[in-house]
Amino acid sequence: MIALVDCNNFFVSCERVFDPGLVSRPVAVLSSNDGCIVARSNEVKDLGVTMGAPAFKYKELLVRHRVVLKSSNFALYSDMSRRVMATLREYTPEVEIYSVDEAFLPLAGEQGYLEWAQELRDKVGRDTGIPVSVGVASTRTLAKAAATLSKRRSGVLSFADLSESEVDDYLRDLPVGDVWGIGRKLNRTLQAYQVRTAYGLRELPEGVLSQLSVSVRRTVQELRGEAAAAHKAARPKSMVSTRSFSSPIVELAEVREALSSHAATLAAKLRREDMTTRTLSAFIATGAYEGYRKASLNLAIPTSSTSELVRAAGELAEQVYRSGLRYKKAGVMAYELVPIEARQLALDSALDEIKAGEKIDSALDTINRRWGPHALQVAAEGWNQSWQPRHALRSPRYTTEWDELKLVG
DNA sequence: TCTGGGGTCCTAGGACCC
DNA sequence: TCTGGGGTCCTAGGACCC
Repeated sequence: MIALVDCNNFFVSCERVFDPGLVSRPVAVLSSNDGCIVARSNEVKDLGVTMGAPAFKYKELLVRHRVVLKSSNFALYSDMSRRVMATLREYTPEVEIYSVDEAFLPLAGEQGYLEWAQELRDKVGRDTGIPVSVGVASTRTLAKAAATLSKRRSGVLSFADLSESEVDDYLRDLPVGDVWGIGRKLNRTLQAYQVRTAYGLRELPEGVLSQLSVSVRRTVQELRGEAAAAHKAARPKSMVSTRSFSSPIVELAEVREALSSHAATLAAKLRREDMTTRTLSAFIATGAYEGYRKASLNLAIPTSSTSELVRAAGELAEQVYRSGLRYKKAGVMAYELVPIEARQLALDSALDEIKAGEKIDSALDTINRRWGPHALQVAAEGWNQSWQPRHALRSPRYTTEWDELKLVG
């Protein structure tokens, strides 16, 4: 059996842990630059506000219902995520972290899953203050379905404790578009085949199924109780750092700063995961199709060095920049990741230099862990950084910044 | 100039996820 | 005027090989 633990309205729940006044109020969390709505409390969902919608589109509605808006506070959310996952690990060390707010847990044993799930839900709530939903079933897709369906009820649901016909009834109650792996496009395709629910998808005849992609066939297998969804790899395969600017930028110097800053962020992220990269790509974009430019650079030796990646980003900035355009967005990407222990050096690699560089990076990481992610940075990232996105409505980083601790009493 | 079958690798784009 | 950011996987098409 496998359990899926899903944090309810995660970003909103994190905000509420540290500001209990928000608990009974409608709350929404905004994306970078305070652009889109990326998390909604149940009250906001009930207003019909959709996920990912631009906030301005709902401005009037949000004001009328006194919705509390918050900028994204990723320092807080990632730390809360770490706490939730730590609690899950007390149940089994084999927690498969699927996203910032979800994890799969393989379960041993024969029965009593529902009580187990209830206890886990209570424990996570006590330890972290985050409400979670738990679904238990024989495959990942079914566990996800159970968790989704549990949200309308008690927050826990185990298909493993139900009869076949009871499970069928639940699956008839789940719109096919809510099945894991069925997005907007496939939903439309399936509707054309008269498939409306998870049950309908599971019962799809072979003749129809063979015309659909392997992804759909796998999903159907999973719904039939046959494991087909891949384990999530422990190691990332790519990494990116991208942001929209607060307002459009036009100067090469600013493009270089922004790309350098992204490269430094990416380097630190690579080191956290014990990864290196063989290539670095960078792009800048105006928003229009013609205004998108991208370039890549092969690195002699796979690296996670801040100075090397920042230098590469500087070169890429020269390559992608064209004057006379107003850029809205930029980012750097690493696609060919190599675990640091599997990295191949060259015969003539200057080992002393590499070691010295690693020491500098490790000092950089130590300082920034202690004093905040940008306490120490390379000069190429610039001082002013007026291009940094807005986050006017951000709450304090309660758990990761000494200066922003919650004061009580 | 046209003609076969089989294969790999790379890239871009699309679809999906949170 | 204002529409996020970070991922994975699949497919199709082109280049190239024998």
